[in-house]
Amino acid sequence: MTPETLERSKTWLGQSDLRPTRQRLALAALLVGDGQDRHVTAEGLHDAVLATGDKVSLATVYNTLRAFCDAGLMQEVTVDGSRSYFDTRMDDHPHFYMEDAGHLTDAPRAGVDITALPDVPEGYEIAKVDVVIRLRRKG
Amino acid sequence: MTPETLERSKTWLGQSDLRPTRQRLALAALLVGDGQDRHVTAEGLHDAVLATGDKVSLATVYNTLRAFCDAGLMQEVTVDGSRSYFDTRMDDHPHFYMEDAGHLTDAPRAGVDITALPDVPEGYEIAKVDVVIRLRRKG
DNA sequence: CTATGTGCAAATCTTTTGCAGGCTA
DNA sequence: TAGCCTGCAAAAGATTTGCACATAG
Repeated sequence: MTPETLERSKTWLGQSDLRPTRQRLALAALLVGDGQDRHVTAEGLHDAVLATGDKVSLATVYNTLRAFCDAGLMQEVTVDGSRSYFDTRMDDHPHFYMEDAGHLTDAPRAGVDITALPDVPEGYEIAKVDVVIRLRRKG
Repeated sequence: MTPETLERSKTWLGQSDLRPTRQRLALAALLVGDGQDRHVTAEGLHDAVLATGDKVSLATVYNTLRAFCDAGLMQEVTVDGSRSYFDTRMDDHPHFYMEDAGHLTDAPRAGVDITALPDVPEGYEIAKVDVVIRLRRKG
């Protein structure tokens, strides 16, 4: 891990009141270590961390992702009923989902317009608008 | 079950090559028997069918919903990682999801504009655009 | 009659939890 | 030191599957 990556991970974690433990720093490094946004599954992140040589249990990966979300560092994205995806980008934005590969990426905001929504059921207000653009391999 | 409901259920099932068994007709009656669109979970539909006095196993409800989807009679909607919702309306339309109640309904199409989407990843094309408007209780 | 469909229980898969021991502030 | 964390294994919940029996065409 480069000092830059470590720095970024600590800064990121520092935005919350979660303790910077070895496991959390290892996961944070994979999530935000290069300053790029990531979309991961628990399983995928676990594989990734093991590949670096660090050892973190799968249960801890699940608990940590959940903790990161609760702390407002990440958000969960629901695109596939069979597993959860977690996104380090916190603003409301559309996603591309490649169903064949099970791969999730950010989509440009341009092109998706959610204008004022009428007819919101009585007593409710909009919490969030999720847009998932499902892609299939062309041909 | 009214003759009208039975008729609608048979017609609906008839659009596929699935055999009109007792169980399928019972479920179809609950899904399209009154000509309205429905959003159900397997568990919820199972409860509903038991409430009518018919007896259908939960596994069969799951298998049947899956079969209806495969046959193009319904579609699965992914809004909550922990369970699947099934929608009898087949066109591409946005949904309201009341997170507190776990309740899913159709949203008016007006207000949501998906204009031409640029930057679709190389080799892919759009299969479907899912829009889920998550609602929270106001106040 | 033959291919499908059904029910049950068991298997699967993802995610959560209980608890004993470890580590951060 | 006190409280938060972690790991493991077991639990939990949703969904699928194997298999023997039932049924539609």
